[in-house]
Amino acid sequence: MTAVAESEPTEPIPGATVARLPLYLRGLVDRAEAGVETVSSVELADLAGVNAANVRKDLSYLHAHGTRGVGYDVDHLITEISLVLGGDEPNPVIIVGVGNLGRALSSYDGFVAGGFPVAGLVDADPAVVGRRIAGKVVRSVDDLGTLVTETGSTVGIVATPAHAAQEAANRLVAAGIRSILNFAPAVVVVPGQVGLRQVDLATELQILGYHQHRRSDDDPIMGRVAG
Amino acid sequence: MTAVAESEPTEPIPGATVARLPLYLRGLVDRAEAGVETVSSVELADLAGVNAANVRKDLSYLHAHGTRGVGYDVDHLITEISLVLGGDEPNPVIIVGVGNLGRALSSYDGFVAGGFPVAGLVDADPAVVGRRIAGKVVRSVDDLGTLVTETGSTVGIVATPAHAAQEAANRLVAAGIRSILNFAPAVVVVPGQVGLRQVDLATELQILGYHQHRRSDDDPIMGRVAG
DNA sequence: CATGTCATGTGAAATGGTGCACAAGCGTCT
DNA sequence: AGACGCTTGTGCACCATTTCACATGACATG
Repeated sequence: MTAVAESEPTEPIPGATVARLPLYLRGLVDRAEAGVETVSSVELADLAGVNAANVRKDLSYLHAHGTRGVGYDVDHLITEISLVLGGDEPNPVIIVGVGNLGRALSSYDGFVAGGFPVAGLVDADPAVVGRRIAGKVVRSVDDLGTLVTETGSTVGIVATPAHAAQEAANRLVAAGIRSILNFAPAVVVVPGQVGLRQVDLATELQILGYHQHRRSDDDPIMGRVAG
Repeated sequence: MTAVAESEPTEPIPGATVARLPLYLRGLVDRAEAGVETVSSVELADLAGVNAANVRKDLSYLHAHGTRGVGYDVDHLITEISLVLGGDEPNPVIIVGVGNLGRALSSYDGFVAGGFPVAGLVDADPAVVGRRIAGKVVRSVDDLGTLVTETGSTVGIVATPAHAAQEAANRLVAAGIRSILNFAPAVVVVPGQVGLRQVDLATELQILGYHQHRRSDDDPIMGRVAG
């Protein structure tokens, strides 16, 4: 022992691996519901659409050991992955901006299933504040601080127009939020200790567009209906 | 000349670069609207939140040359990037599944702005077929083939529940769609010549959850309010 | 208990991506 | 014209990630 021993330094897991863990988790839960007890890395790989060796290496980072000749224990693996992702208890989220997207996200089942129940909605527009959406009353952005404290929320979702995204993020940070998921088509910056992920829906289509366009170039035959 | 010369073999652009192009495009459009004529790689890097050398290398793949000592021509660059992403004309998209998410996507402005206007909506539920959403009448999934032909759509968005995602994808492929953006929390498989991207909203939160959870472990002090 | 089959765990190579550092080129100003 | 400052374009080294290949170990069967 040379320096201080923090509570389990837990060597970091590669980002690429972390991004795949939710996929494994989803596949595992499926299998668990089907009553299966064990999965092999090959099955899991199929379920997640990745390489089997990749799965094994990923799981090795979790110290989630399997049994040679048998595979991985489904229930145990579910517990293990769940623990790594977001801890063992739910992380309530606050959604900022209840436009079309915000409303859809408010009632998105996958969030609560994934351990991220929607704990509150806020909007800057006084016209929608007070309205009830997905069983929750929309509060003013000015109430963010109290709302975060009341609900113990740690995650914020930005679903505002692009021009309001940075302001929304700022307010979330000021309210004590620890991680932000930004759906607005704008780059937002946050302090280093706050987690941030950007999801741009239009961007995804454009990326698809590149590959599609490219295929057309290479196969002029495919340009119209079919050969 | 050894082999056949396809119409511009266009050497492939690295995937990581393609994923950044939409970010550049967004920043460039902003600047264009602000009346700026040229941007430097450093500005663009700021706008997109990446490294400046990275920007230059990315743009070099497009053969979108800038002028040393000056920067890149904004309008020209916009044209160039737009061309690489999805060609020069709009790619109409069909949305399958008009639940909460499907409805939100139907009126998502970013799509049309990005060159992907929503050309049609379909759903499997007879109860919603015929209803008008975002100015469009919802058609039956059985009409997918005709709808795709009528509208000339090349891209499909799957916004169904997880259990219906693969079926939706199959039908889109059968209808002649060339690329699919899947929002359902399920892995779908498509023939090789069809483009596919998965966007899982809950997954994004879980990834954030890992990092947040991890920070808590390292900083027990931050566990509660603040040090 | 010996043997065969199966699946994990991992070293090491290959691939892909990032960022530094600098030469080369453009425009401007004197 | 010449010199200077700014910015591009890119070779190269570094880092992360993927994938292969195989030794290791577990279970089942006779």
